[in-house]
Amino acid sequence: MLGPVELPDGTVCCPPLACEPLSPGGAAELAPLFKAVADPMRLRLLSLIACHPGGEACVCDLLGEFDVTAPSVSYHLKILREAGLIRSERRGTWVYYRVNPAVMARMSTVLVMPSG
Amino acid sequence: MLGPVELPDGTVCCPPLACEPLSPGGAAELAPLFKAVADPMRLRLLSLIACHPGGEACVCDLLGEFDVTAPSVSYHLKILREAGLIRSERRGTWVYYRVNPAVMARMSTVLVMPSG
DNA sequence: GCCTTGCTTAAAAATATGTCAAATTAAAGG
DNA sequence: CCTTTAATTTGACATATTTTTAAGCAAGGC
Repeated sequence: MLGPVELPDGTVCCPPLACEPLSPGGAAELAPLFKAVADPMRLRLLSLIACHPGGEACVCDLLGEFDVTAPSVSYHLKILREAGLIRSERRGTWVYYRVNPAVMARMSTVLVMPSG
Repeated sequence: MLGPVELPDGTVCCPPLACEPLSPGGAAELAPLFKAVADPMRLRLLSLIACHPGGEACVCDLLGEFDVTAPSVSYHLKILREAGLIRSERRGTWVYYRVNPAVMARMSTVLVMPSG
């Protein structure tokens, strides 16, 4: 089974899909990551957090960007968090979110077409 | 709105999520691509096709890899095809599938963290 | 302690997805 | 024309996702 590969810098990565056939186990591990970004709102949340000054944003920064209720934003943040794409940290009254670059890198790498 | 960027080589690409906030329109365009790969079976299909000799595989090559019925495989291939990730071509009795590398590249690029 | 603000959780309804069996199309061979 | 093999489409059903409203929890100020 195509397990994750631990690199010297501590990040975890996988060979591109096109390099060797992805095992059922590898696919089961990878799919939830892509599922997490398979939604317009979650893609924007990820982008808004990553682009925010300091690389972090509190929920209050994000709420105004969407035409949905706060619980809905909270729900999507939870999906991203449970997939490992973002991490939350409470500071005082506010909860700040930050992107986990290692997981992003892993997803990006998997999709690379080596010949392209 | 953050439209796709046409490169000199004819491929289409988008700046990484972390470079500028993704617009609602850009997110609506991108999400279906990630939705297409947000499933273990479709990830494996993509991988099996890309890794197959000649860069293509017929459905009959793929069926044996899964414990589901043919219509189920056909359904997932259709999802991938309609998202633009793969292309089909009938040759005689068989239908061959091939990965569209430009779309893979686009998805991969979007997830890159520029600083990482 | 009580109130306000910021955010999450719970419950319920609407919508979307994925699977199978059965029917259908497409091409090739006798 | 009929049969066989390859693949897709259709329809029905079960399961997941996503949304909202309402309720709950955490931290800070009075």
